[in-house]
Amino acid sequence: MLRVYNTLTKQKELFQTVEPGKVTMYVCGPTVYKPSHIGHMVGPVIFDTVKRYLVRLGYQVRWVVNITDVDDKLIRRAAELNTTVKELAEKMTTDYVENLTKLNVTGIDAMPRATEHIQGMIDIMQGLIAKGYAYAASGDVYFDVMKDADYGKLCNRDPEQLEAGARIEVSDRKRSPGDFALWKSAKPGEPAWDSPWGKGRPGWHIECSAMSMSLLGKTLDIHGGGLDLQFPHHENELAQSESFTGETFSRYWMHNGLLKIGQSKMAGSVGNVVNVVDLLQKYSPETVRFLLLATHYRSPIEYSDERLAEVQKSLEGFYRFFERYERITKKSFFAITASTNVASPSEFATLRQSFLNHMDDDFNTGGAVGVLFELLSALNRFVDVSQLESGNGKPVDVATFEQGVGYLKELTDILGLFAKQIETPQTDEKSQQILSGLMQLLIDLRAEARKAKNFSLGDQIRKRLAEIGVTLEDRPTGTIWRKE
RNA sequence: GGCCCCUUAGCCAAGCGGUAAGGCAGUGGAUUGCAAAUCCGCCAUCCCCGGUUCGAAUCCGGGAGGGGCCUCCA
Repeated sequence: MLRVYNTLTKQKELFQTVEPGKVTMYVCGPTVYKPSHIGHMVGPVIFDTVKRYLVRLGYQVRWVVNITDVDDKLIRRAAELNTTVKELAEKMTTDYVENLTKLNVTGIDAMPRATEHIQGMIDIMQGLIAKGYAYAASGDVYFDVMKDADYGKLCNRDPEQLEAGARIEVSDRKRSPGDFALWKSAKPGEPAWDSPWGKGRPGWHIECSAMSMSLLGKTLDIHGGGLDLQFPHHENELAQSESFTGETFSRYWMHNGLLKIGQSKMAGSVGNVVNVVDLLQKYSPETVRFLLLATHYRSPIEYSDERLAEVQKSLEGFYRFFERYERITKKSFFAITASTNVASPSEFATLRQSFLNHMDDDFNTGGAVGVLFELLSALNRFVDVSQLESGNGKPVDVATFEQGVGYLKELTDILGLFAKQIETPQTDEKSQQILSGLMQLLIDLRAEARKAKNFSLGDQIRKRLAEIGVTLEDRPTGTIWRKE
């Protein structure tokens, strides 16, 4: 049974959806004014994995991630770059989507833009005003936190005390400091839309209410986002949505931990961001995704170059195993279909179950990843013990082995890892032929030297190759070579 | 000042009352002509102090240190 930690209740709850068998999930996306940094990828990778697991459990999942394409930062940045808000937003959205694709985030069903839902926002605001939860003032519209009896329930905020900590310019149009803008009257030169209160643009929180209701209905099963969005964004979204519909806005609130670089979080405001595009120059998408999933999603993730290098190193064992699998079965790991049914009890099946148990416990990918390494060891051990690589393996053992590898495929699929062969820099075919020909030539010459007990020559060949980044491995079936 | 959260080996990290997963690094061994790869073994009593309990890394209280939010932020 799947249990999910709910920020609203601060405990793990049994997962039960509004509609049996179906899950609606809304995750707050970025404001597209700058190229995305790795921090922006944490949520998408995690919730992509959440979706994969839910699908694996048999749910039909519909997942929406919004794009905020109008806001102060966007307006400012567009002015700096001497471009339009629209153009800037489109460009940065493209960047965002490309990065998601590279990280194998494939589960998003819709990415609505705030500016496409202005009418929906106006409808909600009118409803809120009619019910007395919001008021218009000089072209602005504000939500009245004092009118909302349970305002602050998500983050334990007391609207009475918001005043104390209110460091913001408390607009005199507001009735109380905690009130937040649903609609902002237009200033000259800013993007603006017509509304019953005059020309203006939406406040930050209202867009998510409008988009989620329009695409997923009044009550979401899961609402997700970064920990930093809990307050005020999610608190306000919740307040305005429930005040408007009178119904529960989201059954489960899930918040992911922030990426930590050194002692503080990575954020545009701190100025310590690493762009995804730059990062992927140095490390594979697989490495990045693995890093993000190796820690429990509610904890901060330790980010550093050393950490990335460490993760990359730990992944090499998997890639070597995939090659080993190919040597034994003549099949590519990436092409096999996952075993999902447990035919007979085995060590592999036990580990598989352990992995699934971790996922059932609030999507504990950290624990699950640990099991992956155990499964890897178990499979390698099995190959050794059953002598599968020497070609003397019994058919029964080969079958058991293939099932175990099928599990590995199944589980890595859930995490969205090892979906395809790692990409290597393209070289033309002719060069490729020459390279493999030369390598074979060297391996053959070395084999002859070793046969003649001329080990010093053999070792010299190996040493010189190592110096240029080529490793030789002498295996029962012959010598193979590998870059790096 | 208010509201959350964290503190597990050199580093990263799981653990949610029954006696410390996993990875990286290190180290001993099997294998190898020697290596590489693989396998096996070793490597922590869980920030401190009290308490609850037959039993606590896990629960409660206090202390120390760190982080997040209260302003834009994934």
